[in-house]
Amino acid sequence: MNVATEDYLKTIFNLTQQQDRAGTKDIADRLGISQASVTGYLQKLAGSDPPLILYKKRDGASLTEAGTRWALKVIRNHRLIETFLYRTLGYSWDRVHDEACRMEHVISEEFEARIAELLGNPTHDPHGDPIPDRNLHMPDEKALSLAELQPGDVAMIERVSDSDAALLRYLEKNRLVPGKRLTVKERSPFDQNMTLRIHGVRGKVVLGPSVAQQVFVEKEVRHVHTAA
Amino acid sequence: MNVATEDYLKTIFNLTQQQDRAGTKDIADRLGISQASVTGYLQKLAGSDPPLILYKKRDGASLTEAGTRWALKVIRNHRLIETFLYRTLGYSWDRVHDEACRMEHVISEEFEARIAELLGNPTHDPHGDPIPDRNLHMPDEKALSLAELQPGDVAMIERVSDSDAALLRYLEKNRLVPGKRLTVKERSPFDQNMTLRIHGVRGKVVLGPSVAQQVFVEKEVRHVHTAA
DNA sequence: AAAGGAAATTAGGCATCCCTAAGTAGAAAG
DNA sequence: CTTTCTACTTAGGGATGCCTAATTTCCTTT
Repeated sequence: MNVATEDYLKTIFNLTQQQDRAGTKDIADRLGISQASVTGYLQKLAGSDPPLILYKKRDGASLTEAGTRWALKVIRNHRLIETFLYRTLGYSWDRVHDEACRMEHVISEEFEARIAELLGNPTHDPHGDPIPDRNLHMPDEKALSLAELQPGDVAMIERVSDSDAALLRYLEKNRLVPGKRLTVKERSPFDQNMTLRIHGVRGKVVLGPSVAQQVFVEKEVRHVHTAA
Repeated sequence: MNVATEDYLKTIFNLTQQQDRAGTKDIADRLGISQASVTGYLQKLAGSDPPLILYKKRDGASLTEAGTRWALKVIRNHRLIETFLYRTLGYSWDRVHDEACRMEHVISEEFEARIAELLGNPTHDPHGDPIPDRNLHMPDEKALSLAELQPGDVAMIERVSDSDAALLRYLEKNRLVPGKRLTVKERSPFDQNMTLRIHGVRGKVVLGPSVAQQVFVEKEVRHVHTAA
């Protein structure tokens, strides 16, 4: 019921998916506020009853049970809303994020339940992010970035980073959307540019590392003969 | 983009539908806050650029052009959302108001436009309140309360007050919903209780004045011979 | 070991929007 | 005309959530 708290919890959850603890600076950067503000708020979250985060001075924050549950609730809301906007209201996939960021804090459990049912309890949002289920269970997502693949690798796009609208438009134009299979053709040792073939699409795509890092894939097991 | 401001504007709009100006106390009562807080906020709204209200000390507030436009935008959002929750998501009519009160402040113009289209540009919400159109035009609603009818009068229910969920459940159970026609059979001179026949429904309904005041009707023209 | 730099914290402050308590203005009633 | 009541306003204050500036901690580098 509190926008600021929910934004902090969501951010800490996301950060601790990859690192152990979420640092003050990282949180400040993601929320677009000052480090000092974050320090103050972390102290508050750690001191609430029940505590929502574990916080040790100069050692960042991590979520408690209660904090995790709350974060997952917000993330479920967010991703259900995104799916709903995309599928039911016909939003383009680059416009769902901002709307969901505002709506996620105000919808009731009834709203959540009704859109989940309307959508047939979807498991992934339009960017491929997994949606926690009713009991807030969410499958582990191994985050293998496209940027980590080598020439010859074949992979399927699983999800893409959802918060940069311009990036999403670019990815869509190049057919880099969840579900597509691709083969890595080349990788420049200088600028790390990758040349890809997307299966079922003519032509090739060259991606800089900053883009490739935002696309996450599942690598396919290589067969004896490397793909041509 | 500001919940407090939008709530004030909405409240002043509603109050000035019936009276000339909205008094501090009336606003405070509707918003559930103190009169002192209202005074302070009215001064702020009157001093903003452009001014959203006209405010003279001890003489209440009324909306300016800009204030009216903003209020109508929020009211359009509210009523579209109510209609959407009711029709598309299957909400019961007593649960749509609270959800709409929160969502109305956060949805974008795109959301508004898309649900309006999905619903076929509805002109009335589930309680019968008119929805301002895209250009924020709203038909005048003459507010003839059921409580003002006399025995023998025939009328059609146009709309009902939407903010009291328990009242809405009661009305629905008694089939007192927009579109129904009814005849006033009796009116007790002591307690002002009204006895009604609702057309197409067997039996009679007795309503106290506090309920009858919340139901608004369009009276049908009486014919030569007064109804029995 | 000392210096430099990045990250984090504390101190002090501001805007927003609410509160209670106390005082004022104006209308209705005696 | 004066009292009284109600609506309204002013004064002063509190919680929230952000800010900048200054300081501290700790890690790396030399």
